[in-house]
Amino acid sequence: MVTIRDVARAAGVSIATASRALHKDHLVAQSTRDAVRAAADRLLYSPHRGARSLITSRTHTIGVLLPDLYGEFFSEVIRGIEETAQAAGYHCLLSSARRRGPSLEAALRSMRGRVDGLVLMSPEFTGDLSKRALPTGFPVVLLNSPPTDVDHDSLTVANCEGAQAMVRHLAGLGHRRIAIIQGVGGNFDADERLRGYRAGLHQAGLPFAPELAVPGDFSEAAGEAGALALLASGHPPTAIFAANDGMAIGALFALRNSGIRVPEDIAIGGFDDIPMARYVEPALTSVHVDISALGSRAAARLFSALERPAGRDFSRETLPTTLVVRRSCGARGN
Amino acid sequence: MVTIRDVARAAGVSIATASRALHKDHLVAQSTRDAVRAAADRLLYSPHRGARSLITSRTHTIGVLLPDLYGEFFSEVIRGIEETAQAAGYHCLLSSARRRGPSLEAALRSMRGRVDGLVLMSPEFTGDLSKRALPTGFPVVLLNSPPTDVDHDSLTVANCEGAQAMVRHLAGLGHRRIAIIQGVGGNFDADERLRGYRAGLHQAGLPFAPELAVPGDFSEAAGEAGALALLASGHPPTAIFAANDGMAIGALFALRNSGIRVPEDIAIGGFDDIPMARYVEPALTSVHVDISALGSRAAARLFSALERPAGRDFSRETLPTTLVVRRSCGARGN
DNA sequence: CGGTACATTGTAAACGTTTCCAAATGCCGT
DNA sequence: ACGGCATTTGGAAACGTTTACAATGTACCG
Repeated sequence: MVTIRDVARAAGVSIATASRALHKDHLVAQSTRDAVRAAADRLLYSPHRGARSLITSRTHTIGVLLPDLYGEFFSEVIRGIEETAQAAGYHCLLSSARRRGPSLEAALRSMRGRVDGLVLMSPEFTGDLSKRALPTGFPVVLLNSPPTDVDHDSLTVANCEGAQAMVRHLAGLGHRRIAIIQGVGGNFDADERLRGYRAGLHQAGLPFAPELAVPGDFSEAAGEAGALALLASGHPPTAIFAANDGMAIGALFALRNSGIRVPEDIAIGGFDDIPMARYVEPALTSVHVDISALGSRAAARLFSALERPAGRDFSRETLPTTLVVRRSCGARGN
Repeated sequence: MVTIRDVARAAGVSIATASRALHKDHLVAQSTRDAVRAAADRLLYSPHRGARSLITSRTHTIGVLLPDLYGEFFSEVIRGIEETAQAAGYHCLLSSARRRGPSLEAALRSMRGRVDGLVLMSPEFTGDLSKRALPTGFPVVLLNSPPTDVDHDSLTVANCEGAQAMVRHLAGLGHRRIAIIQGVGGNFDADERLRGYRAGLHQAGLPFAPELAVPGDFSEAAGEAGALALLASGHPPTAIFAANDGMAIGALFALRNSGIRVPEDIAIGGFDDIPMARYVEPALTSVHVDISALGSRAAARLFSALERPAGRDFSRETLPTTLVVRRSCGARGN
C-alpha cells in the first residue's frame, strides 16, 4: 500500500510538500508540484481517506439509514440520494434498520467517525433517541418522520393531502363505499394517509366505516390479503384506496384472480406512483410523489447543512403530491 | 465529540486500559473493566472508526459498486448484499458508476482506505483496469462480469442456459418466429443471453433472423420501443423474448396499447424474474434468478476472502436459473 | 525471606494524513 | 552591502485509536 511518504521520497521532497502539491496548489512551486504529481501518478497513489478524515474531521461520506430496502420506493430514494451525493463528491454509507429501538440506535452509533451527516428515514422515529444515539449538532435530515422533532431538518411528502385528493376523486366518480388498505400502524406515512382518507370521506359527505379500513404493511402480499379480506366481507366496497402502490398492485392481482374486473367492478387507487404503476394492467391511478427527488433534496439539504455548520434554524419541507389518473380508477377518458 | 481519552479520564485509568476494557476483556481487571464500561456508557462514547481503521487497517466496510441503481434488479442485489453485510457486522459503501473507464476507475480509487473489499458489478468490465485502479491483492468479488478476469472471485448467473431454456420453451409451444429484445451491446449479460437465444433457436431447428433481434438497453422504455419496432416491421414475430423483465414489461405495455393480445397474438418471456413479474397482467413468464441471493452470496464470498487474506485461488461460480412459466407465454394450464 | 511468575496497568510508538511554524533561499530596495 | 520581504520547503505536532513493551504490584513457592 503506497502512502504519501512513498510519493514524497520518489519525488525527493518532504511529505509536507508532497501533501501540499496534491491539493493546495498555490503554496508550492510549479516544478515540484509537477514532480510530485508525476510520482503520485506513477505509483498509483491514492490517499488513505481514513487517515485524512482523522485530521480534517471530514469523511466526505453521508450515512443513509432506511427502514427497509425492498421495493421500488426505497430504490428510487437511494438513487436520488446517491446521484446527488456523487455529484457533490460524497459517498453513501447505506444501512437498513428494520425496526426502531436498539437496532436503530446501534446502527446510528456505529456510523460515528464514518459519516459527516445522515439521511434518516424512519417513519416511526419518535425523536427521543437522537439524543442518545447522535452527538448533538450532528447534521441529520429526517425523511418522512413525524413533526415531533424540531431539532433536525426534515422532509416529508404531502401524505394527507394526497390521500384526500385520491378519495375525493373516487367519490367524485360516484363511489360511496371506498375502502382503504392501510400501512402499518404507528408509521407516520401510514397514519397521515389514513387521516387524508378520513378527511376525504368527510369532505365528500361519506361516513367512515371501520370495516372498510383493513390493515396492511406496504407489501404486495398485504395488498392481496387486504383485497381478499374486503371481498370476503359480504358487502365489498366499490373502490379501494391502497396506502401505497405495492399494495395496490397486490390488490389488483388478487381481484383479477378472483374474477373481479378493475375498474368496472371495483376501482383502485394507489400512492407513490412508483415507475411500475403506469405499466401494470390496468394502469394504476396513484398519488404521484417525485421519489428520487425526495432523496435528492434530502441529500442536497444535508450538504448545505454541512457547509454552514451551526447556528442554523431547522426547516421542515413538504413535497407536494399530484393525483395521476390512469385506468384503474375508471375515470372516463382513461 | 467524546474520545477514548475522555472515557479514560472519567474512569481514572489510562487510555490503554480504557481501550482494552472495551474489547479485550481478559487483559483487564473486572472492576476496572466495569468502571470503564460505565464511563463509556455515561458519556455516550462510541469509537471513531476512522482512527481505529488507521491502526487496524480494517474498516469493516465493503464497497458496492453497481453500474446503475434503477430498477428492481439492482434494488434486490443491494438488499441481499446489505443484509449479509449487516449480519456480519459490516457496512456498505454504495456507489454507482454509470459507465466504465475513468469514472469507474476514479470511483474505485476513491474507495481506498474506506473499504476492506469490494463487490463490483460491471458487466462491461474488461479486467484490465483492476491493475491501475486497485491495489494488487485487494479482495474483490466480481458480479456478472466476463470470464476474462481470473485474478478475482466472480459470480455469474447462467445467462446462456436460461435464455436457451426460454427459447426452447417458446419453440416447444409452436412458435417459429421468436424475436429478442436485446440488452445493451458489450454487456456481458446481454451478450450471453443473446448467445443463449441463438443456441435455443439452433436447438429447435430455427434460423437466426437478424430482423427479429432488435436492440435494447434493459429499460422499460427500450422494451416498448423494441416491441413497436417489431410490430412495425411488416412481418411481426409470434413470440418475443426480452433480455430482462423490465423490457418485457415495457413490451407488454406497448403491445396492449397497440391492441395486440398477449399471449394469444404474441407470447412474451422475460429474464430475471423480478418480484414484479408475477403481478403484471398477464403474469410474466421469465427466467428465474435468485437476485437477492446473488448479492448475498457475493457478500459472503467477500467476507470469507477477508478471513483468509492471501494465497487463495479464485473461484468462479455460476448461479443456476430456472424457467418460470406463467401466463404471458401462452402455455396451457397457466 | 528472596525470587519467580502472573496479573494488571501505564508509556509510547505507530497508522497516514494535514497543517502550524520555522527555516532556508532568493530578490528587492535602500 | 544589508535588512526585509516573498516564496518555497521541511520538521513536527496533531487527529483517535490499538498494541508492543515496560513497569508495577501481588502472590506463591522454595
